[in-house]
Parts: sequence; structure tokens; C-alpha cells
Amino acid sequence: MPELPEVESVLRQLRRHVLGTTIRSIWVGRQDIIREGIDQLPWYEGACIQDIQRYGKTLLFTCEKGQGSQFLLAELGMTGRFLFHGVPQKFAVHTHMVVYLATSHTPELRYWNARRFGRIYLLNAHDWQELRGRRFGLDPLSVEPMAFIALIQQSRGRLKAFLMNQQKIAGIGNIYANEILHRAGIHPHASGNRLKKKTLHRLFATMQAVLQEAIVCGGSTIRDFCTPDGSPGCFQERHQVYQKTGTFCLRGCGTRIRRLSQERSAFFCPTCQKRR
DNA sequence: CGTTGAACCTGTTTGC
DNA sequence: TGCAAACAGGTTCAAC
Repeated sequence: MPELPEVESVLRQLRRHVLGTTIRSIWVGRQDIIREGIDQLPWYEGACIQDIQRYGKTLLFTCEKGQGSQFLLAELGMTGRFLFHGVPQKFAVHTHMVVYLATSHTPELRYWNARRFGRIYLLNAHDWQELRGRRFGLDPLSVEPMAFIALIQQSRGRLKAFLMNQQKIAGIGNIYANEILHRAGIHPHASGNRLKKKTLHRLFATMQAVLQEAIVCGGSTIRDFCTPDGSPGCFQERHQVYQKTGTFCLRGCGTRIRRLSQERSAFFCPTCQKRR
């Protein structure tokens, strides 16, 4: 579930509280939670967390030691969390990694992930660049409108699939794709190359507005998302369509929200959302 | 190239 | 009331 706004909320707390801290040691419960570079694990002991960034829905820690630097990429998947020391959690058995810190307001940072859809990557600069180029598309918050529009006009598939394609635009998942399309008044099955310029500009503006608004709310907490200090988000209170099958469209058109079961369930209003 | 579906997972919700 | 099946979904991979 963590999509861009949730990961951004996690990022902001991490930057505030663990940036510049030295790693004392790292404990790993299940080895297979480290997808790549498990043999690099000892290197990180004594390294300094020099920077933390978000790429799409993943978090990138830049770690420095002596002259060298290495990267730690963390996918949250669906149920992944970073938690500060002392934050209560159910199912402690799902804590797969603990980063013990030397100087910080939190002496440890736990990586918890019940469903284990997310993984950790320990990468050198070369491997990170390679992964980055292969996996991440444009950032929805910093992309120029014309670059975004040009990319959509090249796409042939369904618009919702485009928005969720991380290699095109990185960070939007099922919740925000549905919410953005409803607010922009565009059908999830509209095709990008047939939309009018005006509609594309509206889509761009709506995408940024929805994501920014969700970040201010600290993300959406549907089931159990929370930031490292244990706080939930509140953007779910403003959802218009996600998981609202059968309820009346909030635009007041009198139509009920429908759900298409194909492709990760699309929720939409058949009246307000146009194919063109 | 685009699209679809399966696989990976386990806590929660739904249905009988 | 209890149990089993369905569901949730980000990413990767295979197949068409």
C-alpha cells in the first residue's frame, strides 16, 4: 500500500531523525529479505547515513565510510514499515532487519514487513545506477508538464496502467491512480494518445495536487500504514472512489461508483469520468 | 512493444 | 461460532 505520499511521509521522518547518524551494526533476521548484496552487509558497520532519498515508492540510503560510499535501497512493498525504537508493533516476528544507530534520538531503526513483498538491496554506485535506470521513471512531483504529457502521448495502453507503470512515472499505485483519474474526470481505460491537450494538462495538475495533498495528510492509512513514529495518515478520509463501490459519486451526479475487477480493481464513476 | 496472469506472502475480511 | 476461501497489492517473470 505505501505509494508515493506514504513513502514521502516516511522519508521526512527518517531525514529528521536518522540523517547523519553512524550505523553501529545491522541485524538481519531472514537472509532472503536482502535481495542483493548480502555479502556487503559488514561494510555498513561504522558507515554514516549521509543522505536519504525517495525514488518512486522506494527509499535510498546513501552511506559513507572513509573514502567510499554504498547504497541501501529499501522497498516497502505492501506492508513494509520503518519503525523507531520503542514504537509498539504487533507481530514482532516480522521484523526482518534492525539498524542499530550510534548517535540519534532513536538507537535503532526496525524494518518490519509482514507480507515480505518488499526487499532490501545493498548496492555499490555502479549497481545502483544500473538499477535506477532500469526501474524508475519520472518523478511525478518534479517532472515538467510537457515531459509528462509527451510521455503519455506516446503510450498506447490504458491510462490507469500508464500511471501505475513505475518505469514511466514512479510512485503512483492503485489508490492514487484511481483518485487522480476520478478527480481529473478521466476514465481509467482512456488511452493516452487520444486525449486532448487540455485534458492532459488537467491530468498533470490533478496528479500533483492529489499527491501533494496526500503528503500533507501524511498519506493514506487503509489498513495499517504508519510512519516510523507510529502515526497513521489521514488522506483516506478524502478518498472519492477507492474501495467505494456502490456509493454515490461525491460529485453529485447521482451515479454509483463502479469497480472493474480486472487489473488491480479500477474504481470510477461512469458518468463523471470520460474516455476522451 | 503492450498486455495479461501467475507467483510471491500473511493478516484481515467475507461467506457458508 | 468456526473454518475456509477470498482479498489486499508492488514487483518480477513468463507467455501471447
